[in-house]
Amino acid sequence: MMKDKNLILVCGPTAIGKTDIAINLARVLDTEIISADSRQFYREMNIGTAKPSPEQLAAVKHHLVGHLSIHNTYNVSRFEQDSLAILEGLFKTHDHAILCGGSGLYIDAVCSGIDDLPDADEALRARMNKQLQEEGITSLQAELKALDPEYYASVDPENPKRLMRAIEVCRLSGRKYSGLRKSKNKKRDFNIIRIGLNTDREILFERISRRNEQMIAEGLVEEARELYDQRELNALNTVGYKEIFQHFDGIWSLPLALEKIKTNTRRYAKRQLTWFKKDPSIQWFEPKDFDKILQFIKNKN
RNA sequence: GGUACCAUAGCUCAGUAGGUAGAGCAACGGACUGAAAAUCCGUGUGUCCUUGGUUCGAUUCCGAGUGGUACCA
Repeated sequence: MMKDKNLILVCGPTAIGKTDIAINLARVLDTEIISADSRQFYREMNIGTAKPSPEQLAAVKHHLVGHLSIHNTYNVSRFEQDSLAILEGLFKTHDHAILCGGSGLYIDAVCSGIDDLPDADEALRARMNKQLQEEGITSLQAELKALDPEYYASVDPENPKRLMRAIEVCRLSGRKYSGLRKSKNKKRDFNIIRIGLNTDREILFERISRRNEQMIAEGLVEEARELYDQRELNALNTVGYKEIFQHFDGIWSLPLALEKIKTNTRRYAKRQLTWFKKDPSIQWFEPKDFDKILQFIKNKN
């Protein structure tokens, strides 16, 4: 057991200032950072994902930043395994580790674990996407209802991705999705201290606006142009890139695309907050209150 | 300066043959177990520009004012 080992989670909405807090904590606590950001994984995407700068990356060791290509397939389960492997190594020589990011599902996978389920199957998904397109969502609803009526009763029937994943699990496992979902928290052998960062909505939106403008100034359009040919890849179904692609397609002017990026980033931030607010074990702080955060962590030890 | 048109939600606008109003977007709230920066669900938040008049009753009709737009000077 490693009861003296502590994972410090730094989470919150996009543009709140997680990176700075995490780096300062890592310096003070003499440790390293694992990124829990599902788009900073990709080495081809830099400006649009607000990746830590080369200076920041040099100042503190970051894990799982730019470790993938947009052509790789990756998923939450692999993220869970990768993170736990890194933590195991880190805790041999450190008492603290930092998990920093805004991808709620990925964070939960590390902190609480996820069930043992089959991975995505591309051929099956291609079939289901075709089915959705040609026969409509009622076709998927009927299929899932037949395969797993229990799950169908609780799932959002209008959400094609939820429907397709459940069908996929049933087909690949030969069992019901509802039966495979244990929803049991896996016990971790380290403590987890959860820090949430947030501030007034108005200020957050202002930060988002400024950051998006900064991205354009730093060359987001050029970065997106390099990736335009790969725009069908899932990794590029990402705020900041998809709007610029619309601009390249002649649908939106650049100023309009920027406005759309801001709007979609605000909505993303809202979804993140909805996710994190649900977790009562998160202790919330203003991003300016670094000293309070540090004090809170020290009191926990 | 004159004439015409316009003024309704944060924005763009619809509407009420006179009975205090509704769409899209934004915003707000929520869901979420291998696509998650994804995907999906729910909610109208309003001195109907101001002011007189007609009327049982005016956001709606009439007059005046203010602001805006266009054209003419």
